[in-house]
Amino acid sequence: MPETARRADRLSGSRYGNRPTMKDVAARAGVGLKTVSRVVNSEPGVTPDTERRVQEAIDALGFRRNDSARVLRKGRTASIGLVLEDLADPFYGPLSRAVEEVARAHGALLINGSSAEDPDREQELALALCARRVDGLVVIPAGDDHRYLEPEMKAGVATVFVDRPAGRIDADVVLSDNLGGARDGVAHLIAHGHRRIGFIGDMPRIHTAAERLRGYRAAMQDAGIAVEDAWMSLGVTVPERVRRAAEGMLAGPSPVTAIFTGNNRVTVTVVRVLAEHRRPVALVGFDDIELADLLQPGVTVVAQDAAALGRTAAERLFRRLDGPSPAPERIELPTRLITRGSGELPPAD
Amino acid sequence: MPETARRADRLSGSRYGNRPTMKDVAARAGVGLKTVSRVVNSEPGVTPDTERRVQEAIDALGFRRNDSARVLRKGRTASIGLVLEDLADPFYGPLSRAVEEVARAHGALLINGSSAEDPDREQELALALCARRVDGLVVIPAGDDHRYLEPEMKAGVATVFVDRPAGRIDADVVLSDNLGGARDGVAHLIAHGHRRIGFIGDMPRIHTAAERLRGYRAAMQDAGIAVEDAWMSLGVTVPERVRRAAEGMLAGPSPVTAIFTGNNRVTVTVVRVLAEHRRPVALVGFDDIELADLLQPGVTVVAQDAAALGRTAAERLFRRLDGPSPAPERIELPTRLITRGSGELPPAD
DNA sequence: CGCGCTCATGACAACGTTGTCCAGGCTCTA
DNA sequence: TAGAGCCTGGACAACGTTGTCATGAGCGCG
Repeated sequence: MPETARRADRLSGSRYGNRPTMKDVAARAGVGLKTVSRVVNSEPGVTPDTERRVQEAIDALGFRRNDSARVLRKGRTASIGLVLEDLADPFYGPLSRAVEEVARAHGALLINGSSAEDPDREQELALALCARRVDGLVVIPAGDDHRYLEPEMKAGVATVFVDRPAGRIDADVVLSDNLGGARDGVAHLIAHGHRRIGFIGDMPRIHTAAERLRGYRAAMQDAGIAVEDAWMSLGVTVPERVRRAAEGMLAGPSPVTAIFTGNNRVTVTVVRVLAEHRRPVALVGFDDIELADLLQPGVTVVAQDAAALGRTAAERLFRRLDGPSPAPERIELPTRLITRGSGELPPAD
Repeated sequence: MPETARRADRLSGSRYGNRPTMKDVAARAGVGLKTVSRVVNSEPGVTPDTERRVQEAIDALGFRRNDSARVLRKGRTASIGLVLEDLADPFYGPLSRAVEEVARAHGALLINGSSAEDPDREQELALALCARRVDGLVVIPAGDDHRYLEPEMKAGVATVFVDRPAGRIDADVVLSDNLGGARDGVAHLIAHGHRRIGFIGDMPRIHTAAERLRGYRAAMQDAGIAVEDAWMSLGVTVPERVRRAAEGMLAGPSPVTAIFTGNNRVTVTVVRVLAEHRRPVALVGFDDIELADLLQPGVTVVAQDAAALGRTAAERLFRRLDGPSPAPERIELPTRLITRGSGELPPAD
């Protein structure tokens, strides 16, 4: 079956009423193909009369330019990809929105996908986006080896990593000051008289978790406190296990009087545990959580600015797209300690 | 300047090292163009030896198929668009994620954008997505007139509206039972002895807000209670104005003893106001909010299942894409009353 | 009045892929 | 051993757009 027959077939057999093309518009308006293109793109060199005729044909046929053909011809897709961990996580919503706003300001659309913290899925997604020829990529890494992106970056895909650094590859990175923030948070507890302070965080293979753990250790060391193994619980995020970890630290011969939690999900579970606990226990959490101010006591947190992370990364990406390529850079954003009560409770021995 | 010269120009002048194409791979492997295409797409009819040679050339050149050319040829883009109100809103995160999961299961990518509750921006976004030739569109409407999508839908863009119905157009819609949910929530307050019940909600031009208001009125009418104007505050979402509205209802000669709030953002502000109020006031909110169970008292809510809304809509969309087009349908998902304390407080006259 | 200049317009190739069809070489069978 | 049939591989067109260049009409000016 020759192409022309096939096309007719598709016309009738498919539920897609084939969309009109510039060629159809041109035929209807009695002008050349290129003239239609000129009108559609508001290029100069078309008389008002011709323009009107073309516009009428466009309206009559319901023509809309096929951007995917345009992209093929022009080389740029005016879209960027965002690979994050989980869109449903309240931390990534604002980040994603910030990236979107910057993209919009540059006339680009945003394609995004969740890796679900799975390195394979991250890679699959990132490469799928590259195959779509996104102009750039913002990646919140799940894995720790990004050499698979090297050919893409070399081929011109601007890439910026956010929240966690890229693995085994030289690239732009925008991070929060995880170490400093955690150190400040723990030091805050120490300043309020605590010495037996627990830490519950995610797997140390995740960069942010490792840095926050380092911050905890640094603060303890600065205060000359020897950390006991029983005070630390790593690689724990599932609510049930967080609960057991917290309860473990609060029981035993020398229970902790304060807990530092390594991320928002851990924090909310620990808040639940502490609400049931008879003795008051101090708490500082990494990441802000909604309504933290309304709890009794309010939850003191080390807050990151998720929107600023996203904005900074996206702006960096477009700078790279619009101008000459600067050397990869590591940008670190400060965190902010927000005191609300839970972190200022004195130790209750 | 002829095309060939221009291309060479782009090669040297641009920071994009032009990516290798199938043609390049074919040349290097010493085979025909189509044979490369066959290997890339795992089509039959290639001897193992030829396949190996082609694969080597692909690896050596770092070739990746250009999906945007593929799309142009095949007609389908394997991507769907999602137009929502604000990605940063905790209600839309899970919804968006659910749509993404369904898309992923169908091998499609998700492009999304926020309308910021601006009808013009919604239209601009939706049409931009159509120009990209997304296969389908999930829209959370900001405006109330969607006739602009009629040509697109006729041309084959599967479209499903979520959370709010389409305006002046016949299309699939997936909604929560806003009226019923609000009626149940208000009836719950009435069952606990309240009669002077306030309502604070968004502008009635937003469908969900209007339905919830109707639910409030219906419950009051069922109980034979005449609603006073002073008990209702419409079109109010900015925290400052919500605060004033709540304070207004709680003051005066016959203050309300309970408040029903029309969405999550209103609820959190009212919770703040009530926390400062001397008399206990009952509260039921539409939409669940995180940590609602940990507040004192816990916040009773009428919860929608955001993920189910997204999943249902996306599944409907792909059913439309994969099979014959069924007639537009209106799907309504139930809401769930979650009692946590604030809605069970007795009236304090 | 004719020369050249400007300007609107259109023909054509190219972007990188996939569908169709044909050619040639091979095997298998009569 | 010749003819039929199968299988591999390649040439070519087409998807819908945009960049380049050619063309010819209209016009001003000498």
